Amino acid sequence: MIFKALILRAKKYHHGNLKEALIEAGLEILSESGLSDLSLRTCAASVGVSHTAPKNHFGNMNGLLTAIAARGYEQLAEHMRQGLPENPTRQEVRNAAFEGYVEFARARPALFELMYSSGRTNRDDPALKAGVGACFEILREASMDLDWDKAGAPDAELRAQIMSWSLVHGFAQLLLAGKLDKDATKALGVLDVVPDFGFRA
Amino acid sequence: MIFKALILRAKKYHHGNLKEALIEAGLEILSESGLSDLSLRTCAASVGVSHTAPKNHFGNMNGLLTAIAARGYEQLAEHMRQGLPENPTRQEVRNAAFEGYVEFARARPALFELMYSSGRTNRDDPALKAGVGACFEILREASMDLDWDKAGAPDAELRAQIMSWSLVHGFAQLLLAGKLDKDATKALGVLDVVPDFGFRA
DNA sequence: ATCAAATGTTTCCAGTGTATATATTATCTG
DNA sequence: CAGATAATATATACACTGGAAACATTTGAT
Repeated sequence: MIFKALILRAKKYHHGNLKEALIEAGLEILSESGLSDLSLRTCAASVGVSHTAPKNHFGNMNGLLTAIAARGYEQLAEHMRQGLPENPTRQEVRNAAFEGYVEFARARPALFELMYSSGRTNRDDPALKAGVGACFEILREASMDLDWDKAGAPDAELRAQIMSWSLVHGFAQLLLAGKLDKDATKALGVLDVVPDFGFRA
Repeated sequence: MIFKALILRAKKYHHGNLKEALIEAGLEILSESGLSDLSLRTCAASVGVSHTAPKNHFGNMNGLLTAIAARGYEQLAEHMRQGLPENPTRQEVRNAAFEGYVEFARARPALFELMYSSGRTNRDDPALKAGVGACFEILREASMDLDWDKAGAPDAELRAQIMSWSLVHGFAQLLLAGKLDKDATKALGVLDVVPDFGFRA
């Protein structure tokens, strides 16, 4: 059946850009539907390819999810830097990072959940680690001059950084999980809950 | 075949305590294996019942997972109050709550992940809400005299409470997700990252 | 005693990820 | 250019999953 493809549809046997197409299909499924609707088969089908084709590029489902999550971290990093002026002050960097973080979680909850789920992705993947590193670096800058009541301690900077990430991430996830009463928190903006206390610059 | 059961095993047709048994089986599977090994069928099999039996008690998978998560919140609340002296000071309450929270997450990561996952459980379930409420109440007590740099503001107490939960929860989840470098954080205990700054009692 | 409700089983179905064998195309080597 | 080889995609089969439907057994109320 050499001419089958030509006769029926002129569809190429090789996609040409399948790896990238699958990642984008996955991101779209996460945006349009949800994490439970993201499968090898739905991804493959939405690209028009058999459900075993992804194996060549990602090995298995874990590999595909890891690649999608890695892309998610890149987008999160962009989001945390969005709308910054030319030469931003440290506080502007911080506010943009915190607001962007929570905004991203609200705008793309399924992707956010995938990014921080434990078993679904391979935490040792280089691309994933690079994406996480980019976000962590932004938070490092953002919290560099935070003090958090233990000034001068040897680990003060690392401590402020971990606290920043913990605080903003915990807030985002409690929001997504519906643990925060809407009425009780609607009066509090992100920057009310993730404030600049201890700021000493 | 009326006597089939009697002849073969004397196994009763009705379990007698299936609902509770399924929840405990689920908790054990989460402890021994992981979230991906928890299914209707594995739960049912480990209790010695057909895989459609749970439907009578929980409706569907979502219902079973919700019941398991609710039990998880009860256990978390217990854990946060563990080892408290007779008349604990507020700071003792706070330290126990924070340490217990992170300790629980490390000891039972799969259950913790289920409890805070978005789509797997029914967040409107009364039992689940009761469990969440118990934990929230402990955190409320624990953070009552925290100030967090906005003393006197109308929402100061609620704010401190949400910050406490966000901070300790974010820290726990970043730990579980492997986002915190072990070498960098091993010097920092939980109470170094979730400290008592702003304490004014 | 009888009848209805509660509780379990059996069977079937659509959907999932993955392993294996095979088909097609691209690329490298002579 | 020719032919081998690697890369890429398909087809098929399998063991799982949750759920629907029909049926069996037991309990409990009247």
